[in-house]
Amino acid sequence: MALNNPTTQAAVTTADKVFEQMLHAIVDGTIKSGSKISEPELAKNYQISRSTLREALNRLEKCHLIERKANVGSRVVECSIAGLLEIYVVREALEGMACREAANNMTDEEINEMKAMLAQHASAKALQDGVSYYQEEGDLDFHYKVILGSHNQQLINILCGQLYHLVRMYRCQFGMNSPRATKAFDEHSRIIEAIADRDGELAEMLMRRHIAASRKNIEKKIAQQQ
Amino acid sequence: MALNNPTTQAAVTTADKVFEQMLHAIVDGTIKSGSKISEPELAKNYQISRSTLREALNRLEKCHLIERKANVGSRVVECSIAGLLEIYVVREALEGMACREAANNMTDEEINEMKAMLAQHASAKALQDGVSYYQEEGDLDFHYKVILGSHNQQLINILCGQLYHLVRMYRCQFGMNSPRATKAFDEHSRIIEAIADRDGELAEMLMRRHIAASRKNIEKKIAQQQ
DNA sequence: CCACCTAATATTGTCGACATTTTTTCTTAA
DNA sequence: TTAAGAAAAAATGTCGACAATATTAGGTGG
Repeated sequence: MALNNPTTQAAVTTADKVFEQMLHAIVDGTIKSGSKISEPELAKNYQISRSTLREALNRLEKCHLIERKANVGSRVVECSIAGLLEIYVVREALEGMACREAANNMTDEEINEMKAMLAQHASAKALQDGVSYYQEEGDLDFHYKVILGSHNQQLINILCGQLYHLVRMYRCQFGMNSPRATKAFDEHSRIIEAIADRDGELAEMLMRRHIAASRKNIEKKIAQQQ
Repeated sequence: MALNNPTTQAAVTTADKVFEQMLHAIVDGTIKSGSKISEPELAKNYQISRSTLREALNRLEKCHLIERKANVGSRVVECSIAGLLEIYVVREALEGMACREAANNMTDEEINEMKAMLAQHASAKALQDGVSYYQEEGDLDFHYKVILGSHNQQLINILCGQLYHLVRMYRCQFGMNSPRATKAFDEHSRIIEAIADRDGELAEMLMRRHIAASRKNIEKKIAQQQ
């Protein structure tokens, strides 16, 4: 994983380290979604001053993982179906565009790397021992590479720097490792083909359908639960 | 203006006020783009402590108006043609989707408000005394209302909370009040029609073309200057 | 004269204390 | 008993000082 994500690169400062710890804790639910954040309490837990903690909180706020109100305090963002669907709408728009731009701007080398990655996923899938790997890390890797391939810093920042963590949080907390592994793999293949053909229009359409399919899958799942 | 923008609502805290002052200063170029930010100097200028200033800087960073490096400091974001075009790509994707969602989710009342606003712009345009008004405030108002009409908090946050300020900065510093007033007005009309018809697909397509046209207009302008 | 290393300076990161605001608790009156 | 208001407690916002890091200035050797 890791790659170029600015939020996962070497943490040099204390606030960075605490930010990463809290990031994990929020993503995996150790710090419950919707809960209030007590600055004095957390500062004591992490054995740092409140100033440093607040610095970390600011980074979390940048990722939209916590929300602050003046003179009142911070809360971990609430996980809701509506919120999850909102994110999918944004992803459909942004990753679709990223895919179009990737088709235009990726280097041949980057495209070859993607093909190699897909081949690796294919063998892992065939072996049947990497299903969960493919579903989680593999899927994220794929989307990550496409986004970086857009070579558009704004797109990269918004998707990898902000939304990425929210997506992971929802995956963890709602426990939805989409059971679309095989289908998703085929869709990934076709997207890479379109990129390799430098067909931006098709690439965008396929990516949008790919993400929309995920969203509809979730909607169906939710409907069944009720 | 103002509306629901979280960054323009009543500033209660000192850091908020300083944030807004710096926001304006950066947008209009008083604080030059690309320049380094000296914390001790600015803290003295605004007569506040460094802690408070840093709080304001964090807000500016959330809007992508400044960039921070650990142990080195902050810089105002650099204005470049490439950067401007990147923003247009993101806007095309996000505002296009916002427009689709607006067609689905806007209340009839909101639609009527938009129609009223457009009529007002039309009369101002007819009188020929509000051309600049239409180009600046009016255009922003239109896009603002569409975005809010999506009823998607993520879209609203990203577009109105972050990109909005960057867009204004580029408009100010590059001095491009697009000379597309008449054309833009017609495009706005058609977009509202599509929204009123609840035709999300068409609404998205029209908004994307509208923004792409702006982008191409800028590209043409740049090409002429060289 | 230039490159490299070292010392001095300035800047950023972190800390603990105080000021202000909000929340809670307790009292009092209807 | 409940509601409203006042006092107490706790939380957030702001401040100035110290520590750690980066930048600059100066000196030495090639």
